[in-house]
Amino acid sequence: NLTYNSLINGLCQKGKMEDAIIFLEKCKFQGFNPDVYTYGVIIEGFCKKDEIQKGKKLFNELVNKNMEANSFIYNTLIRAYSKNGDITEAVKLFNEMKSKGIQLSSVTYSSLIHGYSNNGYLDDAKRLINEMRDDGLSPDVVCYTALIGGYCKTGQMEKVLTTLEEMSSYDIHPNKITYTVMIDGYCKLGQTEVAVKVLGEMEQKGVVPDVVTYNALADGFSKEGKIEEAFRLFNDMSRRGVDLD
RNA sequence: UCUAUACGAGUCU
Repeated sequence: NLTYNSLINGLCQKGKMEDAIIFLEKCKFQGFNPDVYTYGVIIEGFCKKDEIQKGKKLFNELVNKNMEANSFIYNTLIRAYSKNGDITEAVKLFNEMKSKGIQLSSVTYSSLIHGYSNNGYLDDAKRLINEMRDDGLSPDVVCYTALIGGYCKTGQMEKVLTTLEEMSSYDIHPNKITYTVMIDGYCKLGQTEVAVKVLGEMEQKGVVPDVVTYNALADGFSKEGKIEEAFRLFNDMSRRGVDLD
């Protein structure tokens, strides 16, 4: 089974979903019974290509076979629906996990927080952070960064600051992505001076900016016509050698 | 306290 699954996984990773399905059928013909892992891999493959309906169809197939989807599969679907703006469906799956007693994790929460956040439901996103604690989980930097991203997108920078304070009270430290989200947020609001200040803070804390951080700033400068600044940034970047990852 | 799915957050396109 492991062999079948890894072959199918290989195809899915490459986005060759048609081939994966054909291969799956052939395997079935040879007496292979797809298991939860098989389904997981294929569902993820479809979700990555934004073909959620096909993923959901397999999910239903799995359920009809009296197998239980694992948290990987739920998380994958919740994330896909969230990304697609279909919060209703994401929440439905989230609740289903709860009622079936499937282990929720910070991945589950962050996926949904991201969904709420990106669709403007910031109160719900915030609520989930608290709910996590009630569930005995600790929101991590990813959860907080997703929330901060929502505040940035809606221009609620005061809330970004209070969120940072909350994080620090729990001893959760903003990372490269958290800072980049904020820098991008300020840039998009036309406040590149503040963005530069955030970059300074970031470096002071020993968090190293990467190419995405610089791109966010560069984009901000160019939209404000700050060519000089953009060049300075560019020099800065090549002088220090930027981490790619 | 090992157990097969690069499960979650950022820029530009």
